[in-house]
Amino acid sequence: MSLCARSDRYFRITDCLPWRLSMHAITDQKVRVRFAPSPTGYLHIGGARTALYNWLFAKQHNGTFILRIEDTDAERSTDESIQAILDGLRWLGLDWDEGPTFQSANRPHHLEAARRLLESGHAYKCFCTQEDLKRKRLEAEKEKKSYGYDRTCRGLSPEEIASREEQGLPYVLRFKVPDPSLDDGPEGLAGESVAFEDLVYGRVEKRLQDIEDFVIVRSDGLPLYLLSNAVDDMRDGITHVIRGQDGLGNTPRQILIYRALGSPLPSFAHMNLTLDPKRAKISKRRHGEVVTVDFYRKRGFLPWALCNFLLLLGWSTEDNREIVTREEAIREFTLARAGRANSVFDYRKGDPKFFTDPKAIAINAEYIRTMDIEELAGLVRPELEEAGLWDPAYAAERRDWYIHTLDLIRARYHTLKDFAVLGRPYFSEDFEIEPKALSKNLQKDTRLKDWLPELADRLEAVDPFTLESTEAAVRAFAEEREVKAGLIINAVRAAVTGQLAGPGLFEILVTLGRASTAARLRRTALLL
RNA sequence: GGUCCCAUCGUCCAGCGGUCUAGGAUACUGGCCUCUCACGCCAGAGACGCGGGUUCGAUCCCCGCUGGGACCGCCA
Repeated sequence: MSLCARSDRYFRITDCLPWRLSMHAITDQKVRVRFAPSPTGYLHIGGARTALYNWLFAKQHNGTFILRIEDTDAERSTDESIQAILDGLRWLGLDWDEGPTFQSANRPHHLEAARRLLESGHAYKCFCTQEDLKRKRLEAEKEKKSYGYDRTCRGLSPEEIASREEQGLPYVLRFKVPDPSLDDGPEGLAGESVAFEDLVYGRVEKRLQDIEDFVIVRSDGLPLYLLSNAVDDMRDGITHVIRGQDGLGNTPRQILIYRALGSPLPSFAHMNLTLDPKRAKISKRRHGEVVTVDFYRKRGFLPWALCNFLLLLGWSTEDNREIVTREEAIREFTLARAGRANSVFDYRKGDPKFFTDPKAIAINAEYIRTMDIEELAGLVRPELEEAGLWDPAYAAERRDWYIHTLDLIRARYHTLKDFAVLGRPYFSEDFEIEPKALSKNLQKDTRLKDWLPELADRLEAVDPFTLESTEAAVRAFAEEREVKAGLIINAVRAAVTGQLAGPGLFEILVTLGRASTAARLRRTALLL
């Protein structure tokens, strides 16, 4: 219990409850976690969240975060799809300490482990054909009975096995799940059930009779995931397996493997799944780009804003803050506070305003309008460059102007892309007049066609060109024409930015400067 | 069909037996601010799936039901 008395920054009380000590004193060891995606051609947000939780846990405990690519499905594993995962993680800022390692490279170890299981009597050769098994399964399904391997080959005598091997019959290796009723399980696996204490879900127990003798090596000699994954985790000295809840059902079988191999158990923590609005598992095939990390990069998300959003999909701070910095997340993250119920990724298909979960956008927008302006300046630069709006002077003599302009417009922008699209009039003379701005603010009063150039003349004479002086000039102009200042102000905004909405007009004018303001007013008047 | 997991506003979360006329965020509505739109501020609407227990008292504990999800492959 001494460990638990010590709730220092390395180990939270919740991470070292008494049962943990009875399993293995893993809290004594340095934390080692891993993210083990299979390369599917992209990193999706569910995977990113798994990576994030592992990363946070490692960082908090000063541990090691390992990246392992589970590339044993040859068809899906291409260089490109592996690269996509690395790129996604790098962009998110989830740096790994070891790897990437590849599951395929560890195949000799997987087979060695299988050999040991066979020799120690924890596994046996099964000669049943896939056709037979499939037939039996279909039959069971038809009779609405449970289907599991019927253990036909479990009782084969050494002679029978030898004879079949002589005939050259192919076989798979199956794990011999201890059968309490037969009491024929090998030593060390006794008991009616296998139970473990999940760091998120609590005690999870599964009866041995409900676990079938699962295959660990295929007939072509290739090891299967359940075995490979466990063996890799043993080799990598993984102390905490933090993965999606879809791995919860695999855990009892993997624990059986650990025990049969005489290896200490890691702690397990399963995370709730992220579902779509119809409560189905998310996948690129069904949902498209919106579930990929790359989509958010391309749409101008800040990496940490995405992480922040993902973090909250199943976890909360003690005081319920929604904006959590990277440092705070590392400090405050606890598996004990992770939610157990699945959460819904609330994106709406074809919604022009909310191209993804509104909360994700809100969080991104929050960061954009509150983050350090210098940092934002650095992030917006590539966006402007890409759009051909970047002026090298923004990094030199016009730097102050650049910063000030960003600060002026950022409050109404949601993504980095907005600076290059909605922000275009602030960085270029070449911009469109939005139809609505034209009809609502410029064409409503036909006199504006004459007034705009007159106002241009007037403003050109204003010196100095300041917030106060421009406002005085515009308001005086409106008064002389006996119209409300708002009419002129809104018309001018539409004329110089092409937009209906934007910062306070005089801020805009000063930012654009005298010459540009006058030129834009005259140019727009020609369109009326 | 079997096994396992889950269940609070539309969505994401808080709540860990009384402090709940159930709190926050987001989205929505109204107002304030105001030259517009945002921001900000204020207000409103909006949830404990159902039925049994346990208890002086249940959102919170137990059971059942219903609903949702996951797993059950010689995929990972």
